[in-house]
Amino acid sequence: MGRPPCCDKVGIKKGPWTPEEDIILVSYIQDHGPGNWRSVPINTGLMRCSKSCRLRWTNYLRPGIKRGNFTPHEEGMIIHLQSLLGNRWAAIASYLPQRTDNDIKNYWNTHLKKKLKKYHQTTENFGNCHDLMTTSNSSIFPTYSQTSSTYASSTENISRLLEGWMRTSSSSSSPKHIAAATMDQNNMINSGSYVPASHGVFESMLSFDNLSSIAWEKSSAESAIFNGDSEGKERVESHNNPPLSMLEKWLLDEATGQAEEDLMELSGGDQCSDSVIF
DNA sequence: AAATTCGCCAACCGCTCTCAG
DNA sequence: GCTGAGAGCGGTTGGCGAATT
Repeated sequence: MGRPPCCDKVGIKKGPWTPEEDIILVSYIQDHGPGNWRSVPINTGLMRCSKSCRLRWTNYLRPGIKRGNFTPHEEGMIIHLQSLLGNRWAAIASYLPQRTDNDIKNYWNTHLKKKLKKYHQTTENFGNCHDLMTTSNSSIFPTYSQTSSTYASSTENISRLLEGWMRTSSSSSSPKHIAAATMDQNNMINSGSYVPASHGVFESMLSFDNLSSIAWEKSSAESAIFNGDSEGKERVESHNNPPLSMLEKWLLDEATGQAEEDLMELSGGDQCSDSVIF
């Protein structure tokens, strides 16, 4: 009641975000934290609607986002979760904290869907999902390399741009410095220098042969809280009081191969579940 | 080398849910 | 309890680069 409309359609800018807009948005969120998206375009002067700001932050600027190559384990996890949860990308993304729902959705639609379809066609006479799952890190699911060179697809570029902005900026107390520092910190994760891709957190997390990966996730989530990430707070809280739901237990069982058996049970013992049949 | 087609992905659209008034 | 705005989610699309002809 009495609230102004969500966003004024007149004068709203659309299309790809520019580095300057990213800097403004990151700086603002560093100061005020995420949330209350309606106030973001008002207070920053960004000619973007609040939804666009939230999307940009959630999918690209948020700390801890990993972009590029999906590991075979990540692929397998997405397949598992999609078969269980359907196209609930946000729910699936909650089990892959470094990936956004949009990223997972795109990857599913562009890669995994086709591969599953192809696989299903070649195995429909004699194969089953069990084979699919157990070979998810073999040649059936090669690691894809994403080589996009566009600005928006590279957080490294964002970091560099911020650094460049820093050099050209004369104000030492500007929030831009805070933003740049944070982006630099994020970049350590995103670029793989902190968590090498070949020994990424997901490999270790999924294999569960090293509990340090859990500690890493907790520390990253705590870092996220420092950066105002409410999702990170949720993750920390879940670690402090871990809810071992059926699904989580199932995921934990994956390394022992129990997951595949459970999946078969959950999907009614049929071949592939409906959500992976096209 | 130029034209055309294909594939990927960032971002928008519209719907639903939640919550404040 | 009703209404309407904000937030979140999933589906879809437009633009761009890569691949092919």
